[in-house]
This record gives sequence, structure tokens and C-alpha cells, in this order.
Amino acid sequence: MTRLSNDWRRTHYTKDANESVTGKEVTVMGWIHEIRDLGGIVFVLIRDKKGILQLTAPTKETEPQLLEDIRKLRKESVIGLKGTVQESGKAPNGVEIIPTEIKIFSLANQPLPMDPTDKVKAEIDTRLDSRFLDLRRSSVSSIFKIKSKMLHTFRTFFESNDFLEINTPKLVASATEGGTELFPITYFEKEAFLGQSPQLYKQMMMSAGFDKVYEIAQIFRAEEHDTLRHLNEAISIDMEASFMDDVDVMKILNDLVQKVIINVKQNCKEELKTLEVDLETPEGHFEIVKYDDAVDMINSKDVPMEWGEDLSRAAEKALGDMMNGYYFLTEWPTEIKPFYAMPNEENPINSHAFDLMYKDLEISSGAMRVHQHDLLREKIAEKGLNPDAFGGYLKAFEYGMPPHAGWGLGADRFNMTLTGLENIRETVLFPRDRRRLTP
RNA sequence: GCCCUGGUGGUGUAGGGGCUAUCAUGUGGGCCUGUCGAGCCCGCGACUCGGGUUCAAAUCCCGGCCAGGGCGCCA
Repeated sequence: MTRLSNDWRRTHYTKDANESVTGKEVTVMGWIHEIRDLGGIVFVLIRDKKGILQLTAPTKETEPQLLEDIRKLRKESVIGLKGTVQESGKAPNGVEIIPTEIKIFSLANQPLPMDPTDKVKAEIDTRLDSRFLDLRRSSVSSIFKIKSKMLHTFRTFFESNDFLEINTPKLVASATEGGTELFPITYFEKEAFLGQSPQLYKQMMMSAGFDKVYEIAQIFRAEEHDTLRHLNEAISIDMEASFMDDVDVMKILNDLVQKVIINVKQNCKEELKTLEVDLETPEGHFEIVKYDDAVDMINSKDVPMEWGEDLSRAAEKALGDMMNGYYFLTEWPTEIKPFYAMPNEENPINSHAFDLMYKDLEISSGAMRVHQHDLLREKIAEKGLNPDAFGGYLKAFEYGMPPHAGWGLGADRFNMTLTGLENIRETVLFPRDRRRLTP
């Protein structure tokens, strides 16, 4: 096993060692994908981040020492290869490397805990137990290349629209928001929790005069749900903006979803092809369904739902069947939305809260917020929470809080809609669910 | 947390009271100069755990753990 010495550096990724460098010597670095030893000729496929390249060694024309090294190789071992690029109609990409020297950096033990070449399928649980191997498959790494492009699009958009990136604490003192279960932790001599949402903090930044902020960060929820669309640790993309209402931030969300899709289609062609996804760019404004109308639509499909209830799973499915792609669900009843959602001025039983849905999946939810201190205090009490426990938060509303609005979007769920995946675990490197805490 | 279904070589599976436990892939060895899911020959490797029923349990029963599907919960 050898170290990386000074004269060994990659000159080409596998996909760049093509016809354009025929006859030249190149150095590639990568993993052994497959070995086919035909006796008189040995083929070895080398894989890196960008593709697969064939090494071809006719035994009679290969140095005995080099040949011996090649025959020592095992699947998924890591090597460096120096060789000459040769055009050949018989090679997989039309070119192959005639080796002059190889360095074995790391031999892989056998048998492997799963097959990274897709010949024998493995279940998600097996795959997650050996995630590093699973991720060597292009069908899996493609998901994360798309996710990276998606996150990049959000950041670029926010930065170019004068949003400030913020980092709010994930260690919090109490479960003041109510609703969701939190993970308790020990914080020196006190009890603390992992943050469920940056909601309260990003609102406080409005009082700080930051005007437009965003945060892309982990959120933690201790719910015991065990479904294909819930995790206990997820990435939330949050934004909040002053002097805006729900309609303004819905417009931003609408634009962003379209921008992400356009960008992914443009920059992740190979990845989409690998995943066999044909992404459609939604045009113009997403359809808007008022909560009141949604209740009627759902009941028309014989799924019982009373006004004032949240959507059951059956209701989400029924509505999703009637809708096409992305749509907004608006004017939710005030009583089933959190205390910080602004009630409608004329008809306070309805609110300025909305959800962004993709078929039957909730992607994002947002609202115009309550910025009046006294009203907010009242609403906290109405939810059965103790306003005094919200001291630090409420204080920010007492000394000049602008009207504001914002949303939070589940990045992993959104990624599911881009990649066509049905299990949210697929879209997270190391998912944390009801049972899984490792690796 | 509830309901349903399941757990067999490294991986994916067949079988379903007494079998030498099926097949593929893999893996170790051998043959082969154009492989590309290479081919051929030989070998290796498994019944989730605990208890019970039975002459006999991988198989039936109970419980645990884990998984798949559905639901609930999800500011």
C-alpha cells in the first residue's frame, strides 16, 4: 500500500481521458469497478466521480511486475494509473488506457457488504448501513449532485436579492413553540432542547432591521412518525422579509421553485438521465386553492373532512390526485395554524397562512406574521401556551417590529420532487429516523 | 404509538414439521487475447434472537429485536 508521492497527481478525470488526448500519457485516480481477466488480455474498469474508463493490458505486451500488480487488484480498491490513451472501437467509450504504471493506494476487503455495480439489488436498510459504498453508485450520487445544485440556486437567489444569511441557535432553552415534540438534551446543569425551527429567531431579525434574511440549516423533531416522508433531522430552508405580506413571499417561493427546476435541468442533465427523471418546468403562477374550496374538493371524493381540520393523509392524497404538480393551499383557518400566523382583518377565523404542496406532499408552509405585540401575546395564550415563557421573543415586538412574512421549506422533501423519489431517506446522506441513529 | 406483512449464505431470493436447504450474484482457485451483466470448470458460504409445542422446528405458537407497507402524531 502506497502513499501519494509528489509526482502522482491526477491529470485527467476518466471522462476527460478521451479521444482529444489520444497518444498522450495521463494519470487517473479511482476505484476498481470491474475486472475481466481473459487470460491473454486483462480489462479493468476504473471509476471516478465523473465516469468509468477501461484499462487494457495484453499480457504479452505488459511488464511482468505491472501485470502482477494488476492481477492483485480487487473490486473497489483505490488505485492511481499512469498510461497512454489509445483509441479503440472495441473499448466502451471508444478509448482505453494502456498502462505503464499503477499505484495501489488501498485494497478493498472481500466480499463487499453490498454490490455497488447494481447487479444484485440491495434494500434501503442494507444500503444505509454501508452508505459510503451505496454512494459510489451514480444513481445515488446523482441525488446529491441535484441537491447541491438546488441549494446553490437558493443561495444565489437570496444573495442576489439582498437577503442576509443568518445562523440561529439549535440549542434552545424550552419547548415554547408548542406542538411538536422536541429532543431533550443536557446543557450543563440545565435542561435544553434541539431546535425544531428557526421561526422565532428569524422573526426577531426583522426587529433587528435586517429586512430580509435566510437560513439553510438542520431542524430536529422528536415525533415518532415512521413514514416515507418524515425524518427526525431535516434541512429547512427558511426566509423572512419585512414590509411584505403572504402574497409577496408566495411570489418569491414560486419564482424560486421555478429557478431551481430550470437550473437543475440545465446543469444536471446526466444526473436526471441516470435517475430517469423528466422534469417539467412549471410555467407562471402556481394554482391557488383556498382551504374552504379544498374541503369541498376533498369531500367530493368521498373522503370525509370537516372545516377546521388539518388534512388527513387520505385528504392529502385525494387533493393531490386532483392537482397537477405544485400548488398553494391558502387562507387556512386561524385556529389550526401557529400563533404567529396573521388572522384575516375582516374575517379573523381565516388566516394569511399558506402551504406549498406538490401533489400530496407538503413542501413548504408560510404566512404573514403577527407583528403587533398585544395581539401576539393574546394568540399565544389562546393556544394554551404561557406568554411569559416567550419573554425574549415578545420583547422584540415591543420596541418597533415591522410587518413581515416568510416561509420554511423542507429541502429534503423538495429534493424528492426533483428526483422523483418516494422515500425521503434516499435524499439524505445519513438519515435519522425513528430507529436509525447510525452511521 | 397502532394495524397488516415479513426476517434463509456478503447481497437479492426459493422452500414452509423429518431434504445433503433452491437459484442468482458474490467470493477463492483453474482455463481462455477484445471483454463490456463476458463465458466455462471446481470449491466456499445461510435458516433473526429467546422461550414453548413435538419423537422431530428454518417451518407451528408466544415474546423481543429489526425490516417493508399503511395510519396516527407532525409549531
